[in-house]
Amino acid sequence: HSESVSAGRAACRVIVHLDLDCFYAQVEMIQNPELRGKPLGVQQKYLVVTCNYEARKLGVKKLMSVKDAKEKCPQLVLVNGEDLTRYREVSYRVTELLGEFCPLVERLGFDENFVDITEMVEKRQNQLQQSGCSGVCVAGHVYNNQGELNILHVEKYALNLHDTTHVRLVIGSQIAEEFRGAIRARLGLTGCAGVASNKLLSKLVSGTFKPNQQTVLLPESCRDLIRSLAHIQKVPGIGYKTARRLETLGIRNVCDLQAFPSAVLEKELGVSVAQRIQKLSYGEDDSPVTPSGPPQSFSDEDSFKKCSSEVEVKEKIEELLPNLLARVYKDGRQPHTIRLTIRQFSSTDKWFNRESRQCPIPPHLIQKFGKESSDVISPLVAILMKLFRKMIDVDLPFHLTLVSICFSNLRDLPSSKKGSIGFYLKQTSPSSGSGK
DNA sequence: TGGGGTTAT
DNA sequence: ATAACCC
Repeated sequence: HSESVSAGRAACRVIVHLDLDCFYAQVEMIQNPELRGKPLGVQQKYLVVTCNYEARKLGVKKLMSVKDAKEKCPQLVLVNGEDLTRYREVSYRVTELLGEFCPLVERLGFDENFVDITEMVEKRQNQLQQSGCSGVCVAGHVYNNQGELNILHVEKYALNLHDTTHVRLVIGSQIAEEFRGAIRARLGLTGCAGVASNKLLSKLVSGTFKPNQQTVLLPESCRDLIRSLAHIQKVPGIGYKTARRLETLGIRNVCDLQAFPSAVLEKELGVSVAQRIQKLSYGEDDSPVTPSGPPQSFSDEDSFKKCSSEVEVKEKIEELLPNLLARVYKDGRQPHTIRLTIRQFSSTDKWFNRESRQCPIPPHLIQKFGKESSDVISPLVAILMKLFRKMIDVDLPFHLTLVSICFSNLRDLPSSKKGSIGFYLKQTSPSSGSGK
């Protein structure tokens, strides 16, 4: 490392992106092995949100309506996946397992993780050189490989202090294989991995061989990978809104975005977004792998066809709250903010019509979070109903299609509070006496 | 289109 | 509080 720095060139990072195969379906098949081998879909309301590969072979797609899916595939077995508890648990086990190898693990949704393995790679690189080993084998696929790279000879690269990029990425592919092996052996889950020099590229390359395979991207193939994207919205970081605005500017693919005048783009999207996405179009992404740690928020929501009275809203809230409180209690930290989100029916503009109101949780209630008692629930319902009335005039007709409750602004318990689960999980020694 | 999450403004 | 992004 110091050698490359003194040579005036920083060695590249090595990032792994791990992406579990049809995650919810896998969790369901582990829980009920009889489902294995059958086409399986996971249903939320009237949608098949994901399905296993047997179902995909028969034409079922992610986010297909149950109606269409059953038409395509009458043998399709459906399980309800509206309760995410089990998925969430398994998801965190995956992240924690990766955390045993390396501290820099960032979650993306429930089924993806980025790991910055630069330090692990450097350790192995040094060991390799000292042991006089002559070559390293790539694990899995090489993106765009014309078939010539299987074993990379270390010596040729090791002597070149300016650029050990290939060796580092190949070592990265071996580490990625170990990650996948551990996830398979310890949790029974399969998934894909992509290895590259940044998050963007690792994510893009992880999807190139699908399911349960891995791919490493070498720098000379970076341009091909990024150009393989048909539409700009396939670039992670360019979402629906930005893609529409780019289209207005005549930008439809990655090459258009690369070639577009920066100054015009900056005026259209703001300097920050413009510079970031234009760098993405070149495959450049300097964003760090930020360890996710424990969640920043806990939420629970339910969607439905219609909810149009105050009483119904209260019922929905009372349905959601106990579960959510149990999750917060298990976590051990105290939330300081509560939020109510609703979605109002509208035939036009189906996408995006959520609004929310939030407020601080009164301190006397926060104290009670440490205890499981239910006398916290009715005051919280009262607060949530107040938030509701800030959004909706209950004297006028209304039509909700979603209610969501979120606890955020989570803080650790004061250290004087002993006996919580946080105390037993997190404290390494009972160093300080009681504060009380 | 579900039932979640995150960060930036 | 909203808006954008991610799965």
